Amino acid sequence: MARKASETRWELQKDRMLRAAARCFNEKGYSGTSLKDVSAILGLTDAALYYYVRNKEELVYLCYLRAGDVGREALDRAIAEGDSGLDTVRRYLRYHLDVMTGERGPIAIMSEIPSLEPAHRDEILEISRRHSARFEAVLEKGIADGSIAPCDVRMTGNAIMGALNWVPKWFHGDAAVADQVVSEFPAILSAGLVASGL
Amino acid sequence: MARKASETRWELQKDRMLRAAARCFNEKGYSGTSLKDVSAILGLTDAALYYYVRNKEELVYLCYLRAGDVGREALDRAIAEGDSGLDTVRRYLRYHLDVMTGERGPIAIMSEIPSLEPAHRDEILEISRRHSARFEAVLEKGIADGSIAPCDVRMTGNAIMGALNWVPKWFHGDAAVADQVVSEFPAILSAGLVASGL
DNA sequence: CAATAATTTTAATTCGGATTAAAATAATGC
DNA sequence: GCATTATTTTAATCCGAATTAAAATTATTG
Repeated sequence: MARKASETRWELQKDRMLRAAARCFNEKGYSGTSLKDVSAILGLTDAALYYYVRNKEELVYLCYLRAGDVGREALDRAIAEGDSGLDTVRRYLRYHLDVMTGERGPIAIMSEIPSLEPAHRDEILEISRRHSARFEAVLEKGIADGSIAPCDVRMTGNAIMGALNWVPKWFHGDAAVADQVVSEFPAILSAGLVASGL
Repeated sequence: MARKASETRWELQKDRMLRAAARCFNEKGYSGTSLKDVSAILGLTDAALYYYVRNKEELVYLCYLRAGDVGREALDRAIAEGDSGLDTVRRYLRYHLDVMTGERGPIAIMSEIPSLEPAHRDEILEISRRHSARFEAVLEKGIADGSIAPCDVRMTGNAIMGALNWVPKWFHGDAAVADQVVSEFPAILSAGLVASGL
């Protein structure tokens, strides 16, 4: 979509690499993924990856940065387009799941934040916290505007984010399942939020 | 509770070790956890762990086996004690969360199944699948008895299990938070399941 | 097409944590 | 207290995957 035509080959390859890496990390786990696994998907040698990235740690870091971007963009869009708090929640879920299960390829589960080097770890943690805080703010807005039943926004946020973050664990690219996820999940996760019409 | 008085010192130490390992794996990630980290918690040397376990892979395997047991027991109990499907779901969530956040110590997130050796991996996957299937059966029972609104049980199960599996990622032993989790989560995750009273 | 830059490979090297063997210490039974 | 067994440590070793440097290939540009 918002893709510069002038994207250099280097950037394109790097992007392919990040998607390949995310897929490996999600499917084989971090320690189970060697640089050879990632490079093999690209038809390259492991050493070639070092043209794009300083080391394996940076590869993980970039995957997580990308995951953060995707989540933030989904939430941005939901907030921009949503009306009530509940509507915004549902849009966010749909948009985020759409990307997670769609063409932009697998999004890395942030399972290995602690093994990032301190500066990177802190940055990713901060991004992660900010995202949660923004989501909780949407829940609060929904409670205020009456579209969401009063609840503990921290716990509710944790629950929903958990369900979302776990998706890449069991979803492996089956298009039919992708449709199901996108169509079912928002309802499942938000049904409990609906303010009772009584 | 159901603890044999005759539990040998070896068994006790091994159990402490598995809890320490689960804590490390959850907090530092698998690759970020060295055997030194685990042994340090126990006040031992890394080499001492080999008295209890063949290698690091077996340590992970045993953690996952333990996690599987805990989940199964919670579901067993919920099924035994619950009446309607919905009631069983809520009990299961409460029982499972109780253990996850309670004295029996951290339960390992199964993030690294793929790096287990084939026989172990297959066994853990089978346990995991069986658990999901049993949970889905509870959902179906609830739909049949009218306590749960019709839904895609596979997706609903995935959503709930995801939220549950993610708990150890952000819960780190704070007792006050533990109470919140146990008291809020079952409602949050099951509210959407309630058959509409209309 | 020549020349320069971009990309990838080949072939080492390095390095940290897993693993092992043997020795040392602590516990237990007689 | 002595002998035996259980548990832990010390001190190497090992091993594989990450990393590096230099060479080879491929693309680009004037």
